Amino acid sequence: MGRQPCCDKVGLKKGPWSADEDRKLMNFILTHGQCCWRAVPKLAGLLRCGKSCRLRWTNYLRPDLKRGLLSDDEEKMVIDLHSQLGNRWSKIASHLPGRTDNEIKNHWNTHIKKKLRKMGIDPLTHKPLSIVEQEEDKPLKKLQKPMEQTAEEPTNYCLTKDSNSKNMFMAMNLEYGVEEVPMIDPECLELIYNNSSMSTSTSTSSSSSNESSILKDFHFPDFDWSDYGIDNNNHHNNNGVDNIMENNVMSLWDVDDFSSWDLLLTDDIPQSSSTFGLF
DNA sequence: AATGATTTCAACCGCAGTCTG
DNA sequence: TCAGACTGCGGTTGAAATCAT
Repeated sequence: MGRQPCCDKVGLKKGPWSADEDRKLMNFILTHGQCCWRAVPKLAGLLRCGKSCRLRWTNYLRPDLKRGLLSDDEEKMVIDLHSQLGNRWSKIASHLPGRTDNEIKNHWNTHIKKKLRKMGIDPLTHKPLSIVEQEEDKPLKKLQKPMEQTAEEPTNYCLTKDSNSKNMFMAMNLEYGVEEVPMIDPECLELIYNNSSMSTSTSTSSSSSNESSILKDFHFPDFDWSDYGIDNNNHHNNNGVDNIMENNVMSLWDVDDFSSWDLLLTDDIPQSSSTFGLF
């Protein structure tokens, strides 16, 4: 049995959000906190599906978001993390406070990919393009082989690179093709970082030197879901609260909690959303 | 100025993972 | 164990903005 759609889509609005919709969603979440997204549009008076509300909030309305292009340091970090994690954008975004997975994904596809290619680096594998081209030939020949494969031949190959490259490998499975993007090659990273068009810094740390999220010192207000008519035994909500506390993710707010946030609601908020009734 | 091509990025879609009864 | 409900993730789309001619 297939899954039901996240919501009844009949009569629901799609496409870009209006300032009025933003205001309604913002007001609702700032007043009630994040609860079950499915219920949000109804309670907030929006003709949107819960998924759409969550996306809008997560990617554009959250007050802790940074706006604008990624800095050189952020870009370096994205490249570094991508070389280790591949296209796991949410994981990458978790290392960049104030940035969303969608934003990083878009930036990767529109800017970083091009930069890397210009520098002769394959954005998928983080290897020099010349090596990638050579390797692309090899597995292709191998891939044609299973038809005539003998019993002695293994079906799985682990292609290690030539002796000049130390840490890279590409795991190949003849049945399924490339399974894993290679691990980071420090030499490649050095090449990237030392390229004048990228930056002058050579920091390659992917560790969370940037752990100083703007949320780090935030203290969550005491919150009782029962005040909002929601049973604290409800598993989804309860888990939500647990996650909030465990992950230090701000989610349950009182409007007053924002009074000291300088960055709150600047004119940078996109799509004509620069003014909100609340403020 | 007009038009077509290209780029950007906000938003959508479908699937996977997780939790509960 | 399984189905249903829900959230989160990554890939993709398409409208708007920008660029080139």
